Amino acid sequence: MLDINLIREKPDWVKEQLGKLFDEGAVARIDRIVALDARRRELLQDAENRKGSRNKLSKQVGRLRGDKNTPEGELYAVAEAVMEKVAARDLDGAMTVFEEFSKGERSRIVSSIKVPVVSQGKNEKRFNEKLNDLFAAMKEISDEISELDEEIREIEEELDENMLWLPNIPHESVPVFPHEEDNIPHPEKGTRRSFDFTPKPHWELGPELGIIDFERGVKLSGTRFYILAGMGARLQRALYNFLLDELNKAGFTELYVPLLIQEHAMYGSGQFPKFIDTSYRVEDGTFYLLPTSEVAIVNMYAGEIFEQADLPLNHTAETSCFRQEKMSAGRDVRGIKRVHQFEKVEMVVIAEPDKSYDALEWMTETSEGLVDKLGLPYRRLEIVSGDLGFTATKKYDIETWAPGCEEWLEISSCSNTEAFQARRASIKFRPEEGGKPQFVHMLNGSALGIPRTIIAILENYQTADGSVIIPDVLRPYLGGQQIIEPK
RNA sequence: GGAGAGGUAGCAUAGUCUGGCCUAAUGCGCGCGCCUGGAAAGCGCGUACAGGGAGAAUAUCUCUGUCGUGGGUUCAAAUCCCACCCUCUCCGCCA
Repeated sequence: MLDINLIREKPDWVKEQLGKLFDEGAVARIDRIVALDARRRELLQDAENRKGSRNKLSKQVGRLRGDKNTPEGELYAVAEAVMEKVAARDLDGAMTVFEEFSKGERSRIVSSIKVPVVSQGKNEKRFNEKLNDLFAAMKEISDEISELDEEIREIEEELDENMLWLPNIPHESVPVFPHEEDNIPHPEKGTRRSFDFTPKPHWELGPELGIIDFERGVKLSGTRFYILAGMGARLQRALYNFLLDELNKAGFTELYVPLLIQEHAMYGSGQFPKFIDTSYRVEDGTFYLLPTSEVAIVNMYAGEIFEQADLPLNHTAETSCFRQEKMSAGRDVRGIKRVHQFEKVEMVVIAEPDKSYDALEWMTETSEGLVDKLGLPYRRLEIVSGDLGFTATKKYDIETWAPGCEEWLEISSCSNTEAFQARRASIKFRPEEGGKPQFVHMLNGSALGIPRTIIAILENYQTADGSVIIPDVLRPYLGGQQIIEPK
């Protein structure tokens, strides 16, 4: 979520920034938001002033009934004088009557009323009636405030809705271009192998090696599901153990998190409302299947305030991830590049605002280091404004070359969201030099998407006879095994 | 699944029966100051979050809301009523 104060103060600047996303719908929301915000504050002032007066007055009015020290004649006079002001909705005037009365200006108030104070017995009845009138009038005032509150609630609902649909603003360093194709590749690293035979795509290699079973996966669960068998399953396990061990060494604390999460968490990290169609909801309606462990890690700290010394906080988790892939229907239907359920090792960094861009570089380099250790050719892609996605201010993708399907595969994606998620989930830190708590910056990156890493390993390490050499770094995780051979 | 006890600002507790002097107290912790050669102790002051308003102000003043969450009753709710969530103890069942 963006800062409403920023939108209020610099709406044109915000529009200009959102314009870089080539998202006209987002830009169009700003004027509506500014109008709703102004209206909200106007009504809020009115309601709060009225509440303040009502609260003060209510105490004084209530005490009239229990007052045993003041003669009833005088109580009646006060009630009468207050009632007159309340009927005219002059609440401050009514308070003034009480203040003057307590200051001792009783005789003036008593003498100012229309009905003269009479003998004791009649006063009691008149007083109680007057008091009931006063209570009734107070109730009317409360009801009027409730109506105002309701109006405010409706405005806030629309305001929130608009705010929740606004994407993040790109960082000034992000190149402004509209499309995915405009993303800027950095120089390729690692060595692309030259093959003296035609390298096969993984959807051929996998079944031939007996390690990916597409047919039975589909039999179980339908299209875009698969089964890893034997060395396939073991390779996956080796891979994420390797990745987690490396990240532990790099200073990430490992987490095991729930795969079923509630709706508010999906809002907190920015998946909802925009991507509600791409997630799976379980039938009882209260849970969603985790689309990425980023959602769990970001939201586990919702509502919390860190000490500055606690930061940065580096977390990693390996989880299954579940995605409907409705938006990509028909794309990448072969193989395991785009599937409904996959494993991913994720990194999340919670950083102080002035350190978050250094953290982004570090996180991205960490990710590249992992690809490098696996001996895969890769490149960094600088993501342009139009392809940033909903939550990121700046993003790098890491791609690895897959010689079998002859394409660059997005194997990792590292983003800074600045305070966008922190604001949604309310995650702050207390600055050491004092001052109010402020929002942290939150970053996330994959390290790495497992199926695509498996694709890259199979396709890059294949040999002419259809075997696949196991990368050096994974061998310790596979009992020293060096090669996967066809059945 | 059954029974009971709970959820109050960083922590621990009071307040709830009996609605209004709660503008939520007290202790601990933490911060600042005094004191000291320095420290401890002692003393003083300050210490939740959010949203508004005044203001040049990230100074200060001020208002509203929040006592697990949401409703309700009432002129008025931490306090009474209803629903839900969570925690703890015991019992039952179970991988």
